[in-house]
Amino acid sequence: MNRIDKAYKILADQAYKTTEPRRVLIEFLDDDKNKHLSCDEIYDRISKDHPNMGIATIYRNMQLFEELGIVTKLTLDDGISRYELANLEEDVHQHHHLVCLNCNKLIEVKEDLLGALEVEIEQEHDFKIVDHDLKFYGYCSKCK
Amino acid sequence: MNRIDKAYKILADQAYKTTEPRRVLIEFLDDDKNKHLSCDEIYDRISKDHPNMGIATIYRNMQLFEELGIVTKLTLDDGISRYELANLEEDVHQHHHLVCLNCNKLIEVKEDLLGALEVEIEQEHDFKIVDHDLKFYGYCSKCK
DNA sequence: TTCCTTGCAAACTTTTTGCAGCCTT
DNA sequence: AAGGCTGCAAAAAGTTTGCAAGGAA
Repeated sequence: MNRIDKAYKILADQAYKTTEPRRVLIEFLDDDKNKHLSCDEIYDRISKDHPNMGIATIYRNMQLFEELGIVTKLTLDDGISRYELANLEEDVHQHHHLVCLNCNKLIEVKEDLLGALEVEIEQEHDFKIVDHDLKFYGYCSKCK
Repeated sequence: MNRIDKAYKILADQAYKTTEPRRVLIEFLDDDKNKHLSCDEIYDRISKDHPNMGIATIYRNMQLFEELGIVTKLTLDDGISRYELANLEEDVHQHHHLVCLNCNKLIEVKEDLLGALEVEIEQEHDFKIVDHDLKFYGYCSKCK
């Protein structure tokens, strides 16, 4: 089952309706070139084909999709929320980001590098970790 | 030299003026109980003693202080910027945060745990890392 | 048929900006 | 004295909400 169908299934399983705007959003986000976009950017790009979709629909659904695990929210230090379609694989496969301080390019680091560290921190601070967020800031190959 | 004087020196060295609002802000932030606050929260708390300080002054100076390395900006996924006075030590001593998903408590992890990892990532992705940002989300000892 | 979801517009929140006057250097 | 800095108010940017109409289950 591909990511799109998995997303539809998550909606259906929890009694959310699979509406036209939701389908459009999920299919849009499934495209690799539509990653890490803000609601505003998604709105701009989708408007070309779907001029009647409202921006509130995008905000509402991104929030819903995040709660359902369909998308992952990314918050850089400009405070704007960006989204990407989650993997939706069984082996939930974390990844991290490199942010170029010059051209703002976002690069993905596929591995999840923090497993061992988390165990250590959990014990030391008596804290149950459920998620983490790791970003590296610097300069990409073109800009450095 | 304490953190406050170091901050004043950074301002003076770069020809920024040491004004009354800047002094008030830096002394305020030096207090350990005024950590991780948003500009709005800083404004509320400072207003009691300094009712004529404008909130724009706080926004402008937090931005300046961050550029100068006097404060560190913290962006959680609510998109609001929070600040803390930087250590201003010679051995620039990174730290990370644990964020409680229930009570929103922020706990600091003093060690910088990523040195080795950074070298690895720099090579693999041809990327010059200058900073990183690591947060763990979960439940603190009271909430878990 | 039910009531969830949408589009629109208005409201809200956080942050930024313009400007005249003040204060540090 | 010069120009950076402040307070105020207005504007901008991002996000949320209310509501009537529309559409999925």
